[in-house]
Amino acid sequence: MGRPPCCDKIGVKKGPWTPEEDIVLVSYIQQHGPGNWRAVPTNTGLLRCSKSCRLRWTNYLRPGIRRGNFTEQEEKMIIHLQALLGNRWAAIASYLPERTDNDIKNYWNTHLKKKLGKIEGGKGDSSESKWISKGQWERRLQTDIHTAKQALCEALSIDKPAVESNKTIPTQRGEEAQTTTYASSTQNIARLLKKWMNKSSEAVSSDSSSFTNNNFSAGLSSSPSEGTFHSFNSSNSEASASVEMEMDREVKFETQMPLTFLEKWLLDDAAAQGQDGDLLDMALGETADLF
DNA sequence: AATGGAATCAACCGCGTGGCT
DNA sequence: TAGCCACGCGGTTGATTCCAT
Repeated sequence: MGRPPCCDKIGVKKGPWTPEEDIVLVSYIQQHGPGNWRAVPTNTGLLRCSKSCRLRWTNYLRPGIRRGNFTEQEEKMIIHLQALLGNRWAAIASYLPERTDNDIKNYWNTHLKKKLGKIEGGKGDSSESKWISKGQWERRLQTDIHTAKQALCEALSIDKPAVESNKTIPTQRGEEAQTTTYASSTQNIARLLKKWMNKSSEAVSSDSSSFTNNNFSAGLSSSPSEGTFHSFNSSNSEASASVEMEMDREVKFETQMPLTFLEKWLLDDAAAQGQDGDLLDMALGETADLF
């Protein structure tokens, strides 16, 4: 018995995505938009299951994603939100629109857990255990309320746009808000390609490599899925040129989206340290305001 | 320079949920 | 109302990279 596989396992490719596959996927999504993932492998010729396509898009190719080091501010937010929400990474990611839940989860497991572990080791009474004792249902309730509030605000357009539901790029990110979402995807791919080209330049001989800056388009046309990424060709030079900009932007990132009350509160480190016990009360107080 | 362990992170897996018929 | 389907989520795995010896 058991649940049937999400897709036919035979002939489905697994493992890391290649730049060619990325391009095919992004090109398709540019034309059709995200969603209907079931149809993506069929329509693109990708030998991937629908789930894998969706994951690749949401965790890597989706525009507006920032990769690389987490800032101290982001770190603090994650720590506070994890204490408040538990391992509800998607909910936490909704507060950090440029980060994916997968990224946050990995960062938590690899960095923050240890970091906190050291701190907790020094202290007798951990704030985390205090939260656990408060009960997970409260956290869940709070998140659900937040989600509901977000949806309501979005529907009424009285607040900032919801960051989770439509993956809108924060407007202060200037050029990306103006260019289409696809432009941002090309930046992600360009970054990937740069990395990939650096790696492959040693391994692949010149005659077999079709992914150089000069003959990138030619390389594309050798793909089994040719014809699906013509749009990418037109923006390829822009994408390549944007690699440096992208890296530069990563360094410069410090500005945040307009802060809600909760976000302000979360970032107020001093307040959080001094008033741990009031967290839920405050949060639930906000809930009362909502209704 | 070689090697083995640790760290990192992309990707997979299985389950829960909500929408549709 | 029940069943099916597609999607989203959190936990886990495994390949790759980094680093110390």
